[in-house]
Amino acid sequence: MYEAITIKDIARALGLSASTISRALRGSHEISPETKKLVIEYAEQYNYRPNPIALSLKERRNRSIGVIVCEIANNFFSQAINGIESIAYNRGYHVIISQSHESYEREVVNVAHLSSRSVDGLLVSLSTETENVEHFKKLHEKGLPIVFFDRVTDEIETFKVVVDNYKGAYDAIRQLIGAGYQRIAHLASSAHLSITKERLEGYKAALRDSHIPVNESYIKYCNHGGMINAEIENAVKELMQLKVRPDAIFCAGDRLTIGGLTAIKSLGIKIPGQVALVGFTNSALVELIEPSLSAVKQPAFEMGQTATELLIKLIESKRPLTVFETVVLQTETIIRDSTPEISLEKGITHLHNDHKA
Amino acid sequence: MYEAITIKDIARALGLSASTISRALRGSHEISPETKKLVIEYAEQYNYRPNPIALSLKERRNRSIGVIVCEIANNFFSQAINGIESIAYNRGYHVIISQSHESYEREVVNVAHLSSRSVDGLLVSLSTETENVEHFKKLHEKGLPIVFFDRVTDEIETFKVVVDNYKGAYDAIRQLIGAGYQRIAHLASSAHLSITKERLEGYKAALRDSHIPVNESYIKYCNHGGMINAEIENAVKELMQLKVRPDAIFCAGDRLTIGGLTAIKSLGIKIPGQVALVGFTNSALVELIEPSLSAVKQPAFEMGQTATELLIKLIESKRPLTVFETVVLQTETIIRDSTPEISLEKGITHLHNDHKA
DNA sequence: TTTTTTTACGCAATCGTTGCCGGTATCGTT
DNA sequence: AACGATACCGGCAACGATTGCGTAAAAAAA
Repeated sequence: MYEAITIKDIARALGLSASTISRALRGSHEISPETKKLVIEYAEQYNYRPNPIALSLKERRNRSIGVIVCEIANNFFSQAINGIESIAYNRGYHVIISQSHESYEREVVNVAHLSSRSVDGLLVSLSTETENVEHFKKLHEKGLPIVFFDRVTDEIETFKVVVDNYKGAYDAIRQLIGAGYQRIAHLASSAHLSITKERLEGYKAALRDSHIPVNESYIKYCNHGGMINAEIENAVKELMQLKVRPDAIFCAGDRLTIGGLTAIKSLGIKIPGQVALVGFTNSALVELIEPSLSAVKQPAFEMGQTATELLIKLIESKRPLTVFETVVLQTETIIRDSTPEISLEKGITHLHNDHKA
Repeated sequence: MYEAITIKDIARALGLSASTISRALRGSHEISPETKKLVIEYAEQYNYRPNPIALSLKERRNRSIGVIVCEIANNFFSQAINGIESIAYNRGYHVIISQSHESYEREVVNVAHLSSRSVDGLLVSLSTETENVEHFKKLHEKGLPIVFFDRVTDEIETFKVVVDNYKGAYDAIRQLIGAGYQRIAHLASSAHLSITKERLEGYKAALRDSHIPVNESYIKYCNHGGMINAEIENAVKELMQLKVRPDAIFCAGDRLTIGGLTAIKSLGIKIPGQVALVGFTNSALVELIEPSLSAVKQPAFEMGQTATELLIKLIESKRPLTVFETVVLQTETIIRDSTPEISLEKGITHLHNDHKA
């Protein structure tokens, strides 16, 4: 810290010049074996470490990558971050994490902060609020490598890592339908988010393919992605007050699933007795919940890894890349007790809010 | 990024010297109002931002603080980190998070990494494995400000932020006893950890004060803090195979609580029918679990905030401080369905493993 | 022995910023 | 008129490391 030894200290001590020390340490052939030995031994003895800040200044790079996610207190993202770290540390990169808390403003501030600290690249999952991606576009145009994961944007051409949200949703809904559910509601995040659109499409397609009409009043958007509890509560309440109550709810994200569950419980509605629930979530806890929750699980760790590999590839490529792939990983649907099979005859017609009749 | 404008660029464009620009931007009285205006306007127009790396090099500080925790995928720590960020960002500090994953080795590596990147200070919660704190001691002696929180060490004299673990445990156990439980087991983290010791003391004291003898076979340590599932499973299994089964289990941490719960469920043991459960955890999900889990909750956010305030105080103090306080916050015990009152007559003697009798 | 090549190292610039010293006007004072 | 004070600004050096270029001495080739 205080007295971290520098190249100059070594030079002074050994009666050599700083450049000789530098070259000796990097193994240049221009330095005699004896001098090299001398320098290297001295450096080891005094535990010399090149000052990363000086290197950053000189080389205009940092060996650090910035990560922007909405929340780390979210199983999907904390797992993804573990994946990011696992690759980054092996490749000698530091990971700087910042949270947008689903706020567009904080996302903008964090991006500015990170880029001013000269991170070598950015790993981004957009906030729910973000509709305008100019702040990323600018940096990207200036040459800052960016890889998007999970919540991506069409407006920037770069590597992206996503899951097959369409299929994940489609499969989950088809499962529900196969188990006998007919009136399936959808609790979604904000409408402009890539994952929202794709999951919605999967949802609709699954209904269509089963010849079940899409009921728009069954689709509820949460523009804050569930960061505000009242938002989810209201959505669930509205669904449950519909004249024809849904018999199942499909939640489009980690926070929405947990929030939806909480809301339903606090309304005194029984799962799965009165409504079935399935959601996108990576929480290990959902299988401990009673009833254990059916879930669409994303390969979060792998997403983090893949995104990081791509980002480092971008960072370390000599010439700017022009062809960008979008890696699509597969989800896994785990059926548990919250979505039991129901017989068609019995149905659950008694759940209708027919107080008007 | 690429073409971030520098003081030199402004100097060239305006026909002034770099030092003049620097002074003008910092509002020195040595610069004429006209020149100042000119420079400031130009700087604003081209969105000049001082290069933090150059500043770090010059000032030997970073305005960044390093955080070392075991896991961010842990409700306690992710909430603490939110608290850390909330203070740090307001004070203009960056937060660099790194995870030890409860491994001593990774902790050492991360510390080295962070200190070589010249963070201005460190916020540390020790890993379960850590018995030797030399790596922190060295840095601390060299003058690097360090504040410990949650899992602290006696060997280093500095600010610390903890909760009253003794009281948290004591209260929880007293609650259990008051509800009729008599054979209370304790699932603890590794024995050398500060929180383990304190919670264990609270546990023992509560038993003593109720004239219940401490049964050492009811106390199980998990040296990996629950990072290895088998560890918890074995501990729970051993407890449940005791001749006189415990009628309640007190789990000493977030991961242990969740892990303990999982293990108990997978053994087919009913909560609270066959065993009651209470644990230290900050997960919001535990109230959704069936039965909703009684829990000792820590003020994680406040701990993060307090620790950060103290650290920044350390960093920004002119002369080295010599008097260090240890801030002790209070826990909150929330009784839910996993620890119902039982009548003493009924007892739960039928839970004894009396297959030997 | 002279010339060329190779070896092994130092010098100085660079990255962006700031502190220190110094210099030149301009003005006021005696 | 001469001097000091003040206002305003430029140049140099430094933070730590790297690198192109230059060059002395040693080795090889002529």
